[in-house]
Amino acid sequence: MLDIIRDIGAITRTIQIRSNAEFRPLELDNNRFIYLIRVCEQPGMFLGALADSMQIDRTTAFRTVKKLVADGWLRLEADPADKRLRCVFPTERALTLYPRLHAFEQAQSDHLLAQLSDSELKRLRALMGKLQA
Amino acid sequence: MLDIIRDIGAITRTIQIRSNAEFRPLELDNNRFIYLIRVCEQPGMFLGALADSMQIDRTTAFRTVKKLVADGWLRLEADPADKRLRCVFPTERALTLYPRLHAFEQAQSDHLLAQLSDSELKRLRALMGKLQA
DNA sequence: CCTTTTTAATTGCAAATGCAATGAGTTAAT
DNA sequence: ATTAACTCATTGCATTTGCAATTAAAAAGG
Repeated sequence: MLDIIRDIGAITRTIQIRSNAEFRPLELDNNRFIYLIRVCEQPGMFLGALADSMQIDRTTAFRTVKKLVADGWLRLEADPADKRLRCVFPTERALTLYPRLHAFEQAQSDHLLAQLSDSELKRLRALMGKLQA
Repeated sequence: MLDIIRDIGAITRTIQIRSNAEFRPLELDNNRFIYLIRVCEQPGMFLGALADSMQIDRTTAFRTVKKLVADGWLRLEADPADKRLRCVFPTERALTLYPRLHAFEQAQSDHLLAQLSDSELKRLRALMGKLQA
């Protein structure tokens, strides 16, 4: 009965390994590519919210963002309303790379779902939506 | 269209965080509890196979098993047929703890799937089986 | 207001992580 | 039977990770 939860974990880890290998040449391994994708899609989140949205530890996210800023992928901006917050934005460089990141993620998704028909896909999507982590 | 692959990743990370917090008092965080579950269920695998079955880096698995042996949870045994292999077995201590590990995993699974009816569960299981990582 | 409680960001530190490299045993091929 | 190719375990090393603690800002309560 535990097959589902185990399958889910196995898929995640396999894709993670593949993605990190893919983006290592760009120094975007260690899940750093995930940060770029999120920030390009939703620019302006503050650090903690960004971390939470990825289910990643806030201190880990803090240091990773710091490195991505140093490497010219991200940019931080103070929030005018709340002095505690530091909002994260993509640089031009990140926006230029984004299509490639997105394409890779799409390819992983396509591969994962390759055996499903359109109706099966629809059904899976609906069922996944009912899960509660 | 990427919802499925992202949902899967989010679920995995959330459960991982919860599980590590749960087993930290036993020093079975950092995914060490996963090793115990696998070895109890399938004793005698050699180190590399165990690592591969969990989609975990072999060197990481090597060091983790080493620590679990030092802490009295696992036991290593040489393979009589192939001198390279070191097979992993649970100790009494691990076997005693196993029911609790299993119960926690089951509870996570139950919670995840709580909103699904029996037929939906059946369908999800079938669809997950068609996925190819 | 002033105090208490919450929420961010940040840092310290010890431990875990994972790629690359090494060495030893096994299999395949000539 | 010897060489070549492979697989496993292990170690080196630099980096990453994450819990715990600190500081600063904002919100809540009285």
